[in-house]
Amino acid sequence: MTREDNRSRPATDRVGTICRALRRAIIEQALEPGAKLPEDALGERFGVSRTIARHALGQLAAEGLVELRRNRIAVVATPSWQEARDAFDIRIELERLVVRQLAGRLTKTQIAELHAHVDAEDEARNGPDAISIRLATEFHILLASMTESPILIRYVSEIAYRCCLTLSLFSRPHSSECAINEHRLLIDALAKGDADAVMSLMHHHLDSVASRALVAQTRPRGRDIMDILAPYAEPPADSLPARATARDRRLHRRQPACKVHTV
Amino acid sequence: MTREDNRSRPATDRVGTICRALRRAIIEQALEPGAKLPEDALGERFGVSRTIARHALGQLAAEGLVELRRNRIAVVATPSWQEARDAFDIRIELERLVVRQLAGRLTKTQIAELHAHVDAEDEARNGPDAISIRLATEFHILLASMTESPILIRYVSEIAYRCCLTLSLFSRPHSSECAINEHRLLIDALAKGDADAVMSLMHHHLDSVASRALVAQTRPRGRDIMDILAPYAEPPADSLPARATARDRRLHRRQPACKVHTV
DNA sequence: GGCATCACTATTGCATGCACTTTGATGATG
DNA sequence: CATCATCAAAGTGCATGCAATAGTGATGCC
Repeated sequence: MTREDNRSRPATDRVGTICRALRRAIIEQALEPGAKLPEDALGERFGVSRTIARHALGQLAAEGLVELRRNRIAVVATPSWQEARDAFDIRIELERLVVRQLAGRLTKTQIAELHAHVDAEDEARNGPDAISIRLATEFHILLASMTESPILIRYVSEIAYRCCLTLSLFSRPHSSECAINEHRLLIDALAKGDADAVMSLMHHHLDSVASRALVAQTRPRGRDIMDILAPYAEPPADSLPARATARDRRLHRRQPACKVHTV
Repeated sequence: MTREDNRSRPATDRVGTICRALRRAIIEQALEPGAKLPEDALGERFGVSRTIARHALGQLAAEGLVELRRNRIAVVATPSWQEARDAFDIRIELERLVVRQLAGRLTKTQIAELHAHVDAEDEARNGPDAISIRLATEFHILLASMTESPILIRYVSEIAYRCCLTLSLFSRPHSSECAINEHRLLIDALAKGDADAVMSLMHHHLDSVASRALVAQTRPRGRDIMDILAPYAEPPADSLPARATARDRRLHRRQPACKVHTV
């Protein structure tokens, strides 16, 4: 009993409040990648001291949503194209695991809940993009939460947020949200209970979301200047020697050609 | 360049230092699950103020290695049996992804590095358990780091630490480290380049580690007292009502019978 | 003697203050 | 006029101090 109180009633969990608020602002693109997050400002906005704001930023940095640079203002993270690709790859595996655990095990109530959520997505279809994106992301988190596995829930949420963040970087408007029907298909397959089928569905669903967003390889708005200029800079001879090679190999393997030519 | 400095030379990254130290202490079982981590003590030990120690604890809590309870002393996390099982399930998927990306793509140098690591494991074979366990875990992290994918590296490290933590809870001494040969097999298969084969190997490797640790279901040393006594206490009639059912279903599905009978 | 209560101590929660770093603007200089 | 040094403003890094809370042992009551 006494233990439960900690979780159900977050008492005065101000750090968590700020985290949630920022997370949401980020996935709704109210805060674009690169946006500055000064501790003072956050503290003032949420009525807390810098200490708390700072702690919250630390948490979000651990989740990969914000970037913390020493002695500099924290900013909303700007994942590279490669990181985005990696994130989606991981996400696919994790969510396959989710549906594998869930297939054929959902209660009627849960299925109704899922359908209700997709209905909400449908309604938001013509509303602002930000809401659609958030709802789509939350669908996946809702799914994960039904596994009742705290670890899985956390990882899926985290990676979903990160993917969401990359969408705001690379995806062109309206490109990411033709997926509502795929959500319905997922629910149906889950109810039916064929684990392999659902896993495959989820795989393709996420794959196509990633493709729509990433294959196009639109000019990475707001991308970090150092990365953008990397291919142009002459190697200063003392830059990372061996380690870079492996990375470069991967970059070339996966990232066809048109890296920053559009700039 | 300037950016790299942040990562390569941690400047005066005291939070990170404390995190690393604690992580290591935890996986070497110098700090057992449930061990108290008072901010003062940490601060004093590492020559910093509580502020820093506190921040470090926050990070570790985000990683699931320590438990933070409001107004109470932080403790090393004590994952439940179910959480352990979940962690391993996730780990399997993530590490399958690792070897899938790595199969046939490792340089000779990297393969040598891996072999060297396993040699070290071999040497530590008769040493203290703690070292063996740490080395075994670090093998997997080394593998992950060769993907050069920061996100994947982080997730694998995190989950590997968590699994390591559960081993110290559930595994009986010496039960977890007959796996050195499996590491060698993995390396060979990676060098050979058959992705499917390596994935399968990794799957079985982790599965058997998990089984050795979890199937036996040894008396959960140091487990949370409330959980241990739960099956004995008479239901006080007002205990958690509906939510528990879904969870319980899962618990019974996966966790055969002998929950705490050995106590 | 057993049990509830209370006070005390250990420890966290959080804000504030000061030192240091970065940034960017301003003015000096060639 | 372009370039560089200087300096103030803004912001972070971190320690410390005070209030609040949980744990613990002592006290008194039944």
